Amino acid sequence: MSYNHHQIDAKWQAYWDKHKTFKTPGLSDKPKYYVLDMFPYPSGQGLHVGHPKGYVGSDIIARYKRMQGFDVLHPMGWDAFGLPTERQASKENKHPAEITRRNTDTFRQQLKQIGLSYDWDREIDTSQPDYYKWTQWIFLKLYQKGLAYQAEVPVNWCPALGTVLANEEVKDGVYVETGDVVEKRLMKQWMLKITEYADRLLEDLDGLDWPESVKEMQRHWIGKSEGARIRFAVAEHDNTHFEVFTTRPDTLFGCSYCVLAPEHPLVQSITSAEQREAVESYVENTLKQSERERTQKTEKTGVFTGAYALNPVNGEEVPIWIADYVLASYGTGAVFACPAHDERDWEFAAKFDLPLIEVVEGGKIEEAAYTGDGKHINSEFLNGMKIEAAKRHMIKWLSENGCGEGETQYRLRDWLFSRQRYWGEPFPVIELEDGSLFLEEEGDLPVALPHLDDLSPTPDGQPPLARATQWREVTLPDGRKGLRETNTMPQWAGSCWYYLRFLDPLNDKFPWDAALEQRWMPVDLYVGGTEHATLHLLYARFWHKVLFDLGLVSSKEPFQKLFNQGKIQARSYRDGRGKYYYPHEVEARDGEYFVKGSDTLLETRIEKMSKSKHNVVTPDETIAEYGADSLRLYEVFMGPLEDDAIWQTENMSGVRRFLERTWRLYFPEKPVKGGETPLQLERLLHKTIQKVTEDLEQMHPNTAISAMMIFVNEATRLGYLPDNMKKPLALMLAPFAPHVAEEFWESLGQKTSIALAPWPAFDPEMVLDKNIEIPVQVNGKMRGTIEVRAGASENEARSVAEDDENIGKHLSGLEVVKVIFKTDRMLNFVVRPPKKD
RNA sequence: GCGGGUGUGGCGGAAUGGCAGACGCGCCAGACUUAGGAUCUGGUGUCUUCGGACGUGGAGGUUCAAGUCCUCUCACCCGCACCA
Repeated sequence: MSYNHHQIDAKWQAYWDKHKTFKTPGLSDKPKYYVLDMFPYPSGQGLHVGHPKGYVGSDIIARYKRMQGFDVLHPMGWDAFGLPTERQASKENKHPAEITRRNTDTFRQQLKQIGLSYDWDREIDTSQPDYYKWTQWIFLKLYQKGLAYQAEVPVNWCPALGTVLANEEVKDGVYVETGDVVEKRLMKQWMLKITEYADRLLEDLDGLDWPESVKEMQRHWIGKSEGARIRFAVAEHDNTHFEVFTTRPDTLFGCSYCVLAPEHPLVQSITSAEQREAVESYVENTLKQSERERTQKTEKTGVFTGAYALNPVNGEEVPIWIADYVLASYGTGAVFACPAHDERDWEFAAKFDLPLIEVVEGGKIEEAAYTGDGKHINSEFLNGMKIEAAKRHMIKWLSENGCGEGETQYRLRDWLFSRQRYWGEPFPVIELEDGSLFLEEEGDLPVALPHLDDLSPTPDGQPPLARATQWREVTLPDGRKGLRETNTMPQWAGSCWYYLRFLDPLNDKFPWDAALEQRWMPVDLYVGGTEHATLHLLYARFWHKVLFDLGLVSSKEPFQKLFNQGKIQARSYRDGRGKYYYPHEVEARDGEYFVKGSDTLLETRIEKMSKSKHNVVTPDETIAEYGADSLRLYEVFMGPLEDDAIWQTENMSGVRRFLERTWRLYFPEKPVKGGETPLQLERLLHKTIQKVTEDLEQMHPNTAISAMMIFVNEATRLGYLPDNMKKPLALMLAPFAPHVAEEFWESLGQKTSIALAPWPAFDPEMVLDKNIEIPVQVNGKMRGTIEVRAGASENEARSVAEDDENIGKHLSGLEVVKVIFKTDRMLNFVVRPPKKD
């Protein structure tokens, strides 16, 4: 009987389905483990082999934990609302729901053939009314808590997409996902007050078992900075003043000018007649530049307004400039400049020949701004103090004199929460004729998306939902009339709480049951890509904290441990004209790549898999050729789970051979005698169990597989696998290659799934060898190895070493100065030529 | 520029401060067979006077001992980027 993966894969996948092997257990006293994958957006492209890397990694852990006796929750679902589906629907003239169903069917089928141990009865789809009903419900909670509001705000309008984007989705003036240009526009939008939670989002990061890089990214994104707000009066303009924010109030005596952002509201009124032309042209020029151009230039520019500000601390008059290095959107849109101790101000002052006033000792301010610590000088009541003390004194002075106060600023802004799209959650909001807002009653949810044939914006620029006039026009029971909100929620909304719905996906009375929430939360292991480091993970933490404050969840944080799997990339080939070639059209010669049978030289790159680059490998094709277990093994054997890796299908033959070798140990081609159980192999088995167990605890599947390969190679060399080792090996293999493991298990007469069998234990006695080979060094150089009994003393080891021919040679005629000995580890002689008397 | 990370054979990668290169791919040789991309066995960092010498991006340092710790430096990757 040879290994036929088609048959084996199908047999056990059907078995797991039929027996509901991975059904989540109900409430019990056993320890629980919630392993969650970041659920996918079901795109029309289907999965490529890069997607399952994290899924396989988390599935190995889920299966391992089950075997260890944990109750495991391991669900999967679809983040199904979103723009690409809406666009595909328009293109095909179909409804987005139909496209979504088609895509989720593909994804589900693709995932099932990998043998992932999801509880498919908990599958959720964020675009289904019975799901988004509760997304709307949470929105009501946010609104009732005063965390959702409408505002006329400058938004990131993306003409190509016909919608607005959150700040986080825009970088360098383009949409990070597609590269489409984004422009600023003033629009009335829904906002969520995430800033109210900034401090808690920052502080609670400390207790999380997350990669430090992700925590660092979130800290930076929140961008807390402490300092002071200071009021400057404008000279010769009665009752006119502006405020600046600074983190260095201690340098106020060093202020030699002030700068307003070109967009600052005061610019118009304070500009002098002589400077008006220059100022207006500078402002106009600035506004014309895209955000991208503005952030990419390095040279400082600016214009004097002709007005002067009064430094509150000493009454000095300083010129007020405008410059685009001051951003309207951060702080107060104005700064006081202390060029001696701030690099940007120093550059600006150097360019426009503005004075430097040194107020902190220690630098050479003629050469560069000095930002280090030192004693204050030229600062009256601050003289002699170091920075920290001086800051405190200045803030005290400012508040006592009514011209400022301590303040904390955040980079984080409120979350722009509306989109002008069809395929998203409708807001449960009606605007009444008198202009007031009416929020739907909880019992009336969901506000279902109306059916629309045309998903484009209206001719007058309103969102698609404005086309659903019947749906939109509402008369309340009391006779009041109004119009429904036509914006929809952004895609992030559904993913902000899906991990909670998995606890209780069919509940139609509550979003989740309180007892189940207490049983399963928080998520013990959350696996996904780094691309969600600041968006999804920050938004979800924010919602979770709100739910916590409402008493709806019992943990402060949703995801206790986060693991980022590495990306899988693939080689792409293209010719001088930019045409891409498939790998099968390419051949390598002398380290270069050519179109097969021609001299057309190809440029090769490692890139993200994409259809247009002709470098996509699908799980379907690799499973067809090698089987699901080989795919699973290769996904995690390539290297550390957290590292990026390059996909090379040819290399799958290694793990496939391993499975076949293992298969022959259970189903030998020729009858073997067997019977004997060599002690060496017995010891190796226990060492292997130990190694695999430890590696799983540390999420190192690659080295665990390596250990099992060593064991299987050893048994193959012996010629058979002793009967008493057949169960432990199958059990160890089960999380990694579950289909063959089930087959082995069944062949051993077992009637129930190996997935629920107990994880094998190793005998601590058996992993310790009786005799140990230890390295011997002379002056730190390897000179051989000796075999000693375990736990041998220094003297024993030393005498064995000195008797060794080769080692003895390196010691002869030399004086041993020192011997370093670590029991069972190593022996080192430190020697030198003998002293001549 | 700032923050984080990574540099090890032909390739992917292993190594609690203690035998560098486990395991896998590829390659070489052999066995069985003989047209098979099957299986098994052995070999595979470089140089070598066969004693050994050198070797983890580069240069120093700490240590009996460094891929691992420290300092400097180079290259690449990721994130942020005038945040006052």
